[in-house]
Amino acid sequence: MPLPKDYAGQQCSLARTLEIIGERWTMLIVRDAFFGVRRFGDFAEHLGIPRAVLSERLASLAEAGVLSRISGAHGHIEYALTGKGLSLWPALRSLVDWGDEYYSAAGPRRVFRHAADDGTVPASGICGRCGATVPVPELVVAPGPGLAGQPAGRDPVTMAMAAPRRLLEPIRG
Amino acid sequence: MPLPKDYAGQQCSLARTLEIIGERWTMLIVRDAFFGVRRFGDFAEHLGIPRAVLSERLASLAEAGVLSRISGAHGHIEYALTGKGLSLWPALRSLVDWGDEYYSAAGPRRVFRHAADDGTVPASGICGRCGATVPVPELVVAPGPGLAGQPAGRDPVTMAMAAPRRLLEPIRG
DNA sequence: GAGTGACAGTTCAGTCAACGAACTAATGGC
DNA sequence: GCCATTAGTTCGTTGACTGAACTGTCACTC
Repeated sequence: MPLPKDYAGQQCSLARTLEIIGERWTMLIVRDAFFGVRRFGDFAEHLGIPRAVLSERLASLAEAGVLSRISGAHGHIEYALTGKGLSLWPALRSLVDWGDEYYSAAGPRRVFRHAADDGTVPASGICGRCGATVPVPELVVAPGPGLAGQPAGRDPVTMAMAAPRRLLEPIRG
Repeated sequence: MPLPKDYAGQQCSLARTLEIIGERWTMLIVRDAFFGVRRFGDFAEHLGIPRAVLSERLASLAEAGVLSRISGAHGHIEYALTGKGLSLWPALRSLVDWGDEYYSAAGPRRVFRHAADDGTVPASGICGRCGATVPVPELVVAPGPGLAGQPAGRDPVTMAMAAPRRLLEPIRG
């Protein structure tokens, strides 16, 4: 039961959650997975994370059932979110919103819309136009006003994220 | 701008958020602050965190404006959540719910109710009885079905949390 | 106004994880 | 067979966490 970096003796479910996704880099890996990143090299290049650490984190997430290893199109291994991983979305979205509110004076760095009607979707997940609760695959992430002037990378993930795209849709066709 | 443990070059607000509250122990400290913990010794004893780390984390959180240092009743220093800290509640609540869902087979370890009418309050913050959006100080946290059989500590914080109590209400009168 | 106790940190040596660069293994295409 | 791409592993260095002991400060008491 105790994971490598545990919080021993805590009664709260927050401690259990953090044992799974609370280590350095792990939440950013999960976020990238929502954005459609699926391959080892793309995670590594986009995040700038040491490859040894990435390897260890992906193995942990797969063992925890947050990601699943699948065989990709060209014989490459790919990592995709499981249902358990998908249900992390509300927490991730709330954390992003907090950062946008307090550390992005020009507005959100990314905005989320309902693919069906282009209505904006706040953290509650309820489309501002049609009022429906939007499931994750129906969300479109697009650059927001706070993104201008940010130092942009040239890696495939950053390039792909410069245009609106559905969550979970693989970065590489 | 770059914090001691930064995520350099990230465009996403999640990375900024994690620079503030993403280090080991930090979120548990914030959670305890929501539960009414205000004093150095109570944090240290309840969390089992090395005192040097706690000292560093409290200083970081205060500098970031998540906690404020105030002079307590008996000349002791106390740490209380600021408005910026309070707005972390939706994210914290979502993380707790995820842990309850996947790592607490007997049900939630803690439940949250509306102080005014005792209605249950889910992560959305909307009271199940009256339909109002419940502000954090109006929330009551009580032991849930998943807490039974957990190894319980004898420290003042654990003892206080064994009965229903309002969030933010100081553990010590 | 010296003594006592509670409290908030600091210091320090040992341990463990992160970092960055270089290297290895496996696969597919030509 | 040969080369390019990709997914990791290895390894020496650096830095952070850990646990225990120590220091300083304040309020209260006699």
